[in-house]
Amino acid sequence: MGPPGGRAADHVVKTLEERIRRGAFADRDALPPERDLMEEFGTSRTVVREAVRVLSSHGLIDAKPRHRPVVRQVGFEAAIDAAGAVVTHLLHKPRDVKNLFDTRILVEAMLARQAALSADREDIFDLKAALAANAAAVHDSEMFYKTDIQFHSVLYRVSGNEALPAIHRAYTTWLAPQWSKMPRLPERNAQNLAAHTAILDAILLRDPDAAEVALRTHLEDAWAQVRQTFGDL
Amino acid sequence: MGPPGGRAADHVVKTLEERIRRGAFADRDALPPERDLMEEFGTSRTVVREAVRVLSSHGLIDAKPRHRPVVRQVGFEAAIDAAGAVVTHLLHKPRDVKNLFDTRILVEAMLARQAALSADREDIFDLKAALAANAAAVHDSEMFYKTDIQFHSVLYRVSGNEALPAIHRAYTTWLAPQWSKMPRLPERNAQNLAAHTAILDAILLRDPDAAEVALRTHLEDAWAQVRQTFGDL
DNA sequence: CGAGCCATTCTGGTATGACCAAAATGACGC
DNA sequence: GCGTCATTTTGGTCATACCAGAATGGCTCG
Repeated sequence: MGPPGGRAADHVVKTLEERIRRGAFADRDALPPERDLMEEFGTSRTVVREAVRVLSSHGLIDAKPRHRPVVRQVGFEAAIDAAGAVVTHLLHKPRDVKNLFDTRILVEAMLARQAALSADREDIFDLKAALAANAAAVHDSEMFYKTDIQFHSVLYRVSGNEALPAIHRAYTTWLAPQWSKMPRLPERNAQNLAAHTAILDAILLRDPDAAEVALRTHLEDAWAQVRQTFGDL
Repeated sequence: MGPPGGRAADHVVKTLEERIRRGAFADRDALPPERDLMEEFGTSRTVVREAVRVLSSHGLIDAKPRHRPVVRQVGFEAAIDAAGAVVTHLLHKPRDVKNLFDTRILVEAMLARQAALSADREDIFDLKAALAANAAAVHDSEMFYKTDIQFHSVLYRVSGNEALPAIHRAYTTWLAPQWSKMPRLPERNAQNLAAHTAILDAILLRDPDAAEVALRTHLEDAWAQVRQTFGDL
């Protein structure tokens, strides 16, 4: 439309994005069929198709191979997923894995500080519960792995910032390739449990410096493990 | 190829991504023409075209409208750009803008701490230089805006983590819509200059707590300004 | 009457072939 | 040697056709 006579598929993308954001579609249901859309926008299927692809990589819809694209409410999750597609291709360079992990340390170190300063009763309760779950799973490495992540996720939750849990998920997802290839040894579990305990203790003591140190020690130790497993990095 | 007979365009995407990552293409030059690619992969142009679109949204190539797609070495920059496409559509909700900004505060607060603890001569020099640039621009709001960003960018650099500058760029880019609409008053410049000075002073004193407080005060004040400008949020 | 099965329809995935307009290219002339 | 213009390339869009997997609705059987 219009005088500038610009691009083409972009218009469709823009319109649909707008529509999705406004919640014009049922939260988890399907986008109209491509044929309908091409009629509505007065373009060829080629264009509609391209638009759908774009929406998909923008994380606004879930486009599984042979299925109708499913709309997906925008949120940090979607953003993280979109970024994930790129980050994946970037973690082949060990140096970048390290850099990414370092940002995680930075973030969690601050989260630990903040938790020490402002964790309320409920937060403390959650942390204790997570720690207990850790303890219960020391002999089940698979389960320990999960509860381990769980413990950290509490830290990402205490701030109340909705972006942080998504960021945590990003870290675990993106760094998983390295971690999952690592042997799960019971000794490691015990060690991690001790580290978590130290972190929680520092938080209980309302000592941000100690909490930060404990957190950093924990993650740097974890990194050392990875490094040891993979040699390089 | 092969027995499973899977998707289609994905194969092209994967191959090209691999090729790009290996640096098979000149760092800033063009991808082969679609026609060549379709021949090479033995598929229709439709598929090639889709692959190109995907590569583009993955940030591995720069696909300006009527031009040959230009390969772009993968890096955090590319990841940030990819995420940007989504984040943009997400900053319509004021609540999310705040959440994003809060993560920035979190990150920079820790960077300030780290700078206080470990900034070396060169870092200090850069900070002082950036501050001087600030001071020289107090009466030129446009220029001050730039030097303001510059000052913060030094903080993101001191860690030596290559991901952080990209993250900084992400923050400034994504939050720019809010900031750029804000009136640029000379009083604000002076105020920000003072805040920067306080941050640097704390760093020079090697006092992480003071640096963090100064940084937080500065950013929270900036947020208050935005909030005042836009009412809601 | 309800549950499971099957044929029909719908819908996304791919392939062709054609045409346009903007870019890139190269020949040409100043 | 350099600016200009015609030619070729190349991306953007369209129309059409066909396939195979999903979804759907009806039919049959228990």
